[in-house]
Amino acid sequence: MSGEAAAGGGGEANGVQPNVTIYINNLNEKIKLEALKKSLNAVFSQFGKIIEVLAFKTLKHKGQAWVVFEDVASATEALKRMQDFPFYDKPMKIQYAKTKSDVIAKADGTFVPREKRKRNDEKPEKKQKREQHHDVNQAGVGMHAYPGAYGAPPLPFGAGPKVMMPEIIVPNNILFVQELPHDATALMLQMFFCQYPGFKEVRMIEAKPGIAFVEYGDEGQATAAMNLLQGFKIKENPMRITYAKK
DNA sequence: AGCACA
Repeated sequence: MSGEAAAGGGGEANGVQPNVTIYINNLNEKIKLEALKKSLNAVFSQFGKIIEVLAFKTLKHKGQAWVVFEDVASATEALKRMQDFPFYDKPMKIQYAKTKSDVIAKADGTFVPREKRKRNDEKPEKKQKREQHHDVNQAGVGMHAYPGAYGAPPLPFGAGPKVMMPEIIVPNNILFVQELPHDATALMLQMFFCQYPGFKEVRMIEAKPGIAFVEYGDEGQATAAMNLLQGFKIKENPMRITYAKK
């Protein structure tokens, strides 16, 4: 057999070496920097410890960000799994960063202040003709990037010895959030959920700590937010998000 | 499109 593994989009296909830092572009430029960085954190922290997220608003750097992981394995996983992931309605394009992040160089002892930094003598290898393979979708874009994202929520077991009819939860504009810290407030949750388009409100129930309902304008918006925040840790454990029952 | 370190 041909031993060629499909060298997926980004990374080595572009002649860029694996790096603890990933470079992301095609980001939605309308999103405020702070929200953008927070969302990137939310979405990428599942792959490992994040040291830093950088993004800038200058013309030259709009729509781009760098996420610095603690190790290359996390970066690689993130690159592969989140390639083309619809983030604020645009598929993220992810590559390894071309150079070492300052925060890493500083830890390394190899940091050289910017103006004194001299270019590497090693000229990069001549660029190979780039063939455009289109094998995206290692993770199934926007669909099942998160295992369990669409998992059935626990059944309400008040139901007696009836026939076991698994509740079918139909996608809709209201999310059901579970496993929140018991002292989480609606305001706190709002900080996360309001970052995504179509956000309307967070509702919590006094008598039932640890859960919340979050409403969006439509199902697509709710789905986007769910995918982006699925498993995000507000304090300790990852929250679980499903659609609310109608 | 665009690889920086405010």
